[in-house]
Amino acid sequence: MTKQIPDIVVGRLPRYLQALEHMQKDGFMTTSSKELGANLGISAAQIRKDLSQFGGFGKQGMGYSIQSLINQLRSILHVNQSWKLALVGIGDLGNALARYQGFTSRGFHIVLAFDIDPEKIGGKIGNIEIMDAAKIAEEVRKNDVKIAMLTVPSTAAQNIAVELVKGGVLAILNYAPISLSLPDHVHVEYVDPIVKLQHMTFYL
Amino acid sequence: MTKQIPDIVVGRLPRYLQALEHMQKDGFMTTSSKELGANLGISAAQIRKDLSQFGGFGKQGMGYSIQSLINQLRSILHVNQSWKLALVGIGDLGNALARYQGFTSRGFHIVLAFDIDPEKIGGKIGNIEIMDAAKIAEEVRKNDVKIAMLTVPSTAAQNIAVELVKGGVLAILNYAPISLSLPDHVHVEYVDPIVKLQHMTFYL
DNA sequence: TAGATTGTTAATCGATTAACAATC
DNA sequence: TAGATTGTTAATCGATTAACAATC
Repeated sequence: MTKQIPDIVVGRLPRYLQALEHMQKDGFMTTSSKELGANLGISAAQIRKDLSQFGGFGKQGMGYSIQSLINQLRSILHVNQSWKLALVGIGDLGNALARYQGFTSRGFHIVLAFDIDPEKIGGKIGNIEIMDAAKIAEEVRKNDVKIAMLTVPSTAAQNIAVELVKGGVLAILNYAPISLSLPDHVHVEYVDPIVKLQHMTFYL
Repeated sequence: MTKQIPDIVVGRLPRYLQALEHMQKDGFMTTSSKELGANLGISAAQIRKDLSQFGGFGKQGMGYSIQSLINQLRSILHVNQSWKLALVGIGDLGNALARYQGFTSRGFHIVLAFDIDPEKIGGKIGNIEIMDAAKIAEEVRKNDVKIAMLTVPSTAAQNIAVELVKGGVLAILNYAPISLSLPDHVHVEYVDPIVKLQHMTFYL
């Protein structure tokens, strides 16, 4: 049986990767757990512990090769490949996400877009056609899309999510401010600025 | 000395509030830790423990008054008042955030907008003027703004954040994919879809 | 070699869960 | 009253940190 990796550790790996990619862009070749930790506001011990869950990637006395650690993390996170995304809800936020260059450059390609507004259906966003949300399950399955981003009103989110799952979607990035009830095998991450703002106002 | 509340508990309170507001909208008057937990995918025991940090808000055998718990949580989170926000970076995402109705309805009002693009400076977004980012510290202080949202390229984020802090900003919602180095008294929350997507692809 | 930094173990710290008396 | 559910304590579980031998 595969060793169980704590989800909280998995959640830190993308931030390690992000920081390493910045360091590489800035021309650095190697780093240490101490330096990476200082960059991210995380203890050096925690970084070493997290990484050691997957193997020994560093050298005593020398630290880590940035390129090599980037490659390892990409492989661990399964982002050393490209992923197809579906985008549901082509309002202001959906439009902003569709235009964001960061997805493509990281291997996430929006290949399907859906809305329920007849005015929008048939139109284009970038070079893909906006389709009727009624076709979600069918199209998602046909295109073998496993990841979706949901930017619809919260009243619609649960039903749309169910359709996505019917089509075979396994991971949903949910921008709607509501908790989704889905089968356990589906991974959901929430992005809600209000939740984050209210977290901070506690301290003000 | 005030009892110390774990940050992880504080982070869950906005989600409790969100769920309670939905329940209220759906016409419910009372709920229980069991029901709220089922809604959020959190154990009933954890919800009771979290709430009990702040006082006894429920009645044995009866559960919680939704209205009363909403009021309590709003008070605890300091969102029973309105907050002024500064928005820095008026690209696609900045525009989408400026148009989002959810901020205003939750008491978060964008009162300042900044960019560095001369084409944008002097223009309007909604009914506020886009100002030169060079004036951030000055304007933020003059308007007594304590919270900012940062939607600038990651190369600019650190410098802009420093200007915001100079102006007296205490909380930053950072959409730029980079870790900010700021004094300890400044609260920073990160919103990066790539980080969330990469978290999920680990499991795919 | 001497210095630096890893990988790992053990100790500490903190968070979650289980259980139940209190009580509405 | 009988049933339900809270608030809280103690037990369990998990995560972080400190420390250091190994070694580049």
